[in-house]
Amino acid sequence: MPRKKKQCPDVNSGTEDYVLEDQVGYLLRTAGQRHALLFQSLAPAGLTPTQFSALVRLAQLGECSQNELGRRTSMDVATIKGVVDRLRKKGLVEMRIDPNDRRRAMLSVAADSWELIDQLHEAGHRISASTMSPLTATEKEKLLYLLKRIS
Amino acid sequence: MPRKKKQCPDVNSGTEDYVLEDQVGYLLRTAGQRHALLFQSLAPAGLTPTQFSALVRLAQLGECSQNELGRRTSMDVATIKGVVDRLRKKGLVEMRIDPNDRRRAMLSVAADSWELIDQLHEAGHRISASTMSPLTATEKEKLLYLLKRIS
DNA sequence: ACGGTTATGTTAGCGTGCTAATGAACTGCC
DNA sequence: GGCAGTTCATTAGCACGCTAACATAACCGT
Repeated sequence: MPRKKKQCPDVNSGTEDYVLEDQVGYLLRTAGQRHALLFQSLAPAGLTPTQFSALVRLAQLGECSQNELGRRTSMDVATIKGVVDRLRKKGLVEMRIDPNDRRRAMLSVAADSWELIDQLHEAGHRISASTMSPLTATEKEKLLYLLKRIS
Repeated sequence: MPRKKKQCPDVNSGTEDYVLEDQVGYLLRTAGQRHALLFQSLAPAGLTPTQFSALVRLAQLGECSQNELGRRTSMDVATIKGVVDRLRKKGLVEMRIDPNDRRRAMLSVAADSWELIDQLHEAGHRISASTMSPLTATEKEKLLYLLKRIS
C-alpha cells in the first residue's frame, strides 16, 4: 500500500510534508542566484561566471583544445563553444588549428590579455569572499568540503 | 604597488594562487549540474526543476497571481512567465483573469492534476535524498543550513 | 477628477546548459 | 590498405535566468 495522504501534519512519522525551501536543489539555485549577482558587480571586463572560469582555466593550461577546456571547466561541448566564441569576440582568447590534428581548435589567452588574468584571480577571491561573507571561516571550509562531495 | 606575479608558488603568503575548483561559484555550478541530472531521471511527467518548484508552490498556495508565484519560487517575472506557459501547455496549470484586478492572471493547479502533486512530493524527497546521498545525516543538515545562510 | 506612482504582465535580447544529429578527421585493428 | 570506432567541432532546438523597455491597470494624494 502506498504512503497515505497526510491526515495530521505532525503525526506523519518522519515524512514531514514537502517544504520547497528546504530542498538542496532549490537552495543550490537560490545560492547560485545570489552568487551570480555578486559576480556581476565584482567581475572585471564584464565577464560572466563561465567566461571567467574558462579564461582562468585556459590561462592555467597554457594552450588546449576547445573540448578539453570544456571538460576541465565542467562545460558541455555545446556550451563551451558559445563561451569561447564570446571570449574570442572580446579578443581575450585566440584560436589556431592544430597542424597535427586538423579537427582540433587550439586555444590560448591572447598575448595582450595576460595582464587581465592577475586581476581575475584577485577579483575571484573577492567574489568568493563576499558570497560566503555570512559564514565563519570554519563554515566556509565546511561548505566547500560538502559541495565537493555532492559535485 | 600591486601584487607581484608569483615567483615561487609556496612562498606567496596566504594568497595561495587561485584554484578554480575550490571556489564557491564553481562548486555551486557543478553541484547544480549533478542535481539536475538526478532530477531528470527521477522527476515525474518530465518536469524540470523550475517547473517542479512552481507547481509544488502553486499547489501549496491554492491560487495566486503569476508574479507572486514567481516571487515565492525565486523566479524572475520573465522566467516565471515561460515556466507557467509550459505548465499550461502541459495542462497542469490553469489561468483566469482576476475580476477585481484585470491586470492579474490568477493561476491554479488543474483540477485533474492534484493526483500528480502527491507524486511530486515523494519524487522530490527521493531526488533530494539521492543528491545528498554521499553525505551523512549530520552533513546533510549542515549543508542545507549553510546554503540557506548564503542564499 | 486628475496626475504621478506603483504593480502586473508581455516582449526582445543575451548568455548559460542540455540533447541529438551531423560531418570531418584521426586511430586501431585486421 | 581499409573499415570500424572514436574524437572533435558545429548546429538546431529547448529550457532557464537575467535586463530593459513597454503597455495596461490600479492606487493615492491633492
